[in-house]
Amino acid sequence: MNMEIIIKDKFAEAFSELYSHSIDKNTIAIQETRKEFEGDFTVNVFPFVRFAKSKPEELANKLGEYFVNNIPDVKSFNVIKGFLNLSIKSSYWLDIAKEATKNSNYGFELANENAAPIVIEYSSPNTNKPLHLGHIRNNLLGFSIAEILEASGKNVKKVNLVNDRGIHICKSMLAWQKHGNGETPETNGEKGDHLVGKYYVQFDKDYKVEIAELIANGKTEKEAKAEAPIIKEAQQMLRDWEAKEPQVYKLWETMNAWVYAGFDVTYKKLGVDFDKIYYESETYLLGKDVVNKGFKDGVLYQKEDGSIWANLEDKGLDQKLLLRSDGTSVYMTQDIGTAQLREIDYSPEKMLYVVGNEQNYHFEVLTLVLEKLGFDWASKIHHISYGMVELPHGKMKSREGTVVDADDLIDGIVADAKRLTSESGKIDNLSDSEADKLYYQVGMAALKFFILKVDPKRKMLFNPEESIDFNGNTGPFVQYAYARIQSIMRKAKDAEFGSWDNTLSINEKESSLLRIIYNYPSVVQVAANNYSPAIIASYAYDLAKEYNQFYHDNHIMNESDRDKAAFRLDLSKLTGDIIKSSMSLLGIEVPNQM
RNA sequence: GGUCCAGUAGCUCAGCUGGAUAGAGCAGCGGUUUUCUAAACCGCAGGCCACAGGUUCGAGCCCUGUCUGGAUCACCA
Repeated sequence: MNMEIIIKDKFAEAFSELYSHSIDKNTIAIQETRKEFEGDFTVNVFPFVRFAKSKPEELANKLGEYFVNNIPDVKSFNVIKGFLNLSIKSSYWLDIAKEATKNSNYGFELANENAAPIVIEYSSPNTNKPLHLGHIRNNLLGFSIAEILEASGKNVKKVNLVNDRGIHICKSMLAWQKHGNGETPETNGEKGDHLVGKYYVQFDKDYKVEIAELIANGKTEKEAKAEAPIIKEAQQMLRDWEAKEPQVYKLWETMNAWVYAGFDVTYKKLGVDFDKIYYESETYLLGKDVVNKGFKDGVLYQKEDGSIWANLEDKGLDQKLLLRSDGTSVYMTQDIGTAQLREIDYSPEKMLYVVGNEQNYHFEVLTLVLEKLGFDWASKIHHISYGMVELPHGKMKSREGTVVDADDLIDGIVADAKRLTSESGKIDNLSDSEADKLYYQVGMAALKFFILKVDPKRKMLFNPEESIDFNGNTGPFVQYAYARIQSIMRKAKDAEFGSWDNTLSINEKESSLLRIIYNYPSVVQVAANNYSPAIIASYAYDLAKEYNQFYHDNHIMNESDRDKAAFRLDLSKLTGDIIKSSMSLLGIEVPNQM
């Protein structure tokens, strides 16, 4: 049984016995004892001195005695000010270690396939340009959150919402018609999403030229932007698309197919996947239907120009447009449709959206509008908001060329991994394909850990001038620790070194490792509840660090005491398993050798 | 202007429901290899936790105000 719960129970028991006062167990704070002090768990008695009406030290000593006498696994205690430090018997830790060795899925729960799923949307790209660093953060967060939820026993469905329609797509299409000379990914070997993105940039160039000309001829900037022939052409193209004009529609299908082929390559490199992909071109009409029905039911209202609005003033917000005066849909309308469809498809327990914090307001409004429309499932929606990735000179902007392209970044870091690994000369015994796999694993670990170790809620800074580190608090550090553990295990087995079931007494350092094992299930749980890959990432790092220290303090292979060495090997195996589990929650592969 | 988020070492970041002397990595300086793999380890240096009040046994964390930065408040997505 969980020691912290036992301590809390006994704490309350002791209090009523000694001071005839019943206390709320939730107010008892138990933490791991800090390394500088002796003990395993620390109970803070300060909050209770007023009930006991005695000095903190006195109270702590009385409770300490009570614990030693009434909890068999408590070995001893010491008191420093109001902190009661409890030392737990080795046998308790050993039992936990044994249990963990037996169960290879220690800390994980099996997903219940029959339960209402948690639908998690992430990635959500536009089909007019390639993925960039911002998408990488989104994809890695979304995927690892899904993994973490699944590890905590949830039935998780990963979905993607592709924004495949709208004026921005038409811009790429139009520019390709004008400048493309019929080039395709097949003819010029360019990745499809990059090719389409190139023409999106081209459109913007042409547009700016036309705007400048119109302004030179006396138009205001606003007029110029509205009247430039090329934007009018694009708008016409969008109308043709909505009317399913065959030529436009065919081109749209063709170019989108190029983009999807490109996205697939990038997703594969990132190691993320989806159970289902939604396309806005297939959901926006449903959104319009829902809004129109809301209008008929009198929940929404119409302005004189025919546009349809939701009034959220009673909720402290303003009025929100849902259908334009020309009857076309806006972003919010599409999201209403998509949410409705998701409810129909899955009847989920929750709908999670991994979307940047710049859309906090949007999701607040979305929920309120759905409530207003009378959908009781509106409360299922949770926006998992994450901070933007910023460059040293500010936010990334596609059209200004200040983006860090996802493919470039991945290829660059894998190349770095190759250079550093080759220099180390440790992999001379690997075949070329094995070596390539290793470069990829190490490079991606560096990238993924770099992204995931930062608190998702916070914005983060990325400096392209500084390459991503492979030393210190990084993915490769954790992988390296794991690889060394594997090496020990191999050599130990080859030498038939020790027996795996034999365990002896443990010292302080070993107990700190065991404590991590003890904490492992709760770490997964906490991370799942907080949706926080950062916790898992920092945890994997702490564990690897703890292992490195342990290794350097104990020269395992040369231990004269055979049984003691065997125990340590047990510990290594456990540590390795846990590192591997934490890394897999983050979608990071761990190689056996580095 | 309203709303929301943030401000911790030179840099990038941790810091759990308020607890013991605020921690890592990078960068800087100095060390460590007859032991499994130095992508490691150890040491030194580096802090008015933006600022000012408040709450209490106790505040980086909670409250109020100020300053700074960011996001958002579109018939853009």
